[in-house]
Amino acid sequence: MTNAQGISELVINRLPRYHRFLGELLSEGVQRISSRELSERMGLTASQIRQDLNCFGGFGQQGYGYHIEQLRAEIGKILGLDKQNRAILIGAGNLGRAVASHMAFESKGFRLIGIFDKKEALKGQMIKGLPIRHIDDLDDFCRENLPSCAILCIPKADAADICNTLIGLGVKGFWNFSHCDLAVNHPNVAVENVHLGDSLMKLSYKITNL
Amino acid sequence: MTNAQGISELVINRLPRYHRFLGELLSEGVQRISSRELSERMGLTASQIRQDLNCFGGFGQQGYGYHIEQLRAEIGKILGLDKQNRAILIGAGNLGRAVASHMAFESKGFRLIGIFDKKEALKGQMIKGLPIRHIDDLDDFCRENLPSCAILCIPKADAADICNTLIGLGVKGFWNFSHCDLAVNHPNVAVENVHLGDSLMKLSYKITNL
DNA sequence: TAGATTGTTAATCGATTAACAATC
DNA sequence: TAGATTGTTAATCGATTAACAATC
Repeated sequence: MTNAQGISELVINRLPRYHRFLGELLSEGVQRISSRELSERMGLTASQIRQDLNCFGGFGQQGYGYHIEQLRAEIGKILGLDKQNRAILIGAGNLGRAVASHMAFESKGFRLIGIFDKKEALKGQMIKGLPIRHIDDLDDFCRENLPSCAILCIPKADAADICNTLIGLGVKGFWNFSHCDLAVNHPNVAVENVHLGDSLMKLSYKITNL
Repeated sequence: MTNAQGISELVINRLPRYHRFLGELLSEGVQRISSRELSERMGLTASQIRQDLNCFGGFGQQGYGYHIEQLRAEIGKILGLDKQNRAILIGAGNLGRAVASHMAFESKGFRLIGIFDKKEALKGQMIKGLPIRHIDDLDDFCRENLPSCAILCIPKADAADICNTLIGLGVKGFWNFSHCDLAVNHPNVAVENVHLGDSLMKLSYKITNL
């Protein structure tokens, strides 16, 4: 219920996973679940689940457990999935296309409203009902449409510049697929770095140490 | 030096980031760095860096700091980046293409040796010098070429089945882009789940709570 | 040698787990 | 009511930070 600050980042990291598992249970037709059952399914302890959830409020009922649909809705609210943050995509290469085409933005708090690329040749091509615009139109477009979020699928070399431009235009959140750590210093800007390369290196470590 | 087990996962998670920052320093022409300087650059404490590195060995030198090229090589060895794990890609949609085209596998311990899709129409099309094969050829291909790793860019509904098939064919590592948690139970298999959806939800939380 | 900075031990802090009274 | 399971407090465990002797 409360969106209290001071919540550990480790707890936040687990919320999307709770949300996902509860969605799966729901689509299996399950209506209620105890922290113990959920913990077995997710590979956690029941204690941890109860502690995590009680950071935000008492969503369960003694003797019964948790009402799945209701709990999922609460977690969704905490994550802000009921928002419709206007998002623009910068970079319409394979990765940008993949993200634009397959990511379910609407169920995750976002709405994709514009796509930009620096390649003249791509201009006008449609992706998910949106035309690719030239990067030179970015400024005008932002002043008119006030996106609050940008998805960066561009080379590392271009990322910092574009990021600063966009901050100047009022963008508050960045989903960054460039191979760099973005805006670590800016105070009122949220950044989520994806770093697929780091992920692959972690897999390499895991395989090496099986 | 030692590849000792019992290393905390939190330490492992930081290793790729160290590797990346050291690479950047190197390309800036810097040769040595102290834990304090590196900590300022990365937004960590110097203590943590020294503790992390000393899980694996004493890579520094008192009064001098760390030799960047040497330290980066050591971290690379710990991560297994000097390996050439044979990897196959399952699913040649936009995401699969993006990964195949733009990921620097060779510098991260992998070599892409095959690409598969269930769409007949894609058969024979080339990506990064490799022909897309039909999924029916997966079995034969694996018996001949013994890939140790598979990259799954397929719908969640297909992931568990393909994963089990591949485990039967000797695949030991999975880089999973499907929207599900894979093989949480299998003992001798390494899984790295990417979960872009979870990442986007985290961004939603961060924006909501700015 | 003196200065710098590591490797490492000790202290602190935070996160997870266990336990149990509250309560549906 | 009795049984089940939460919310919450206390105990444990692990990770981070601080401090400093070792040493280049």
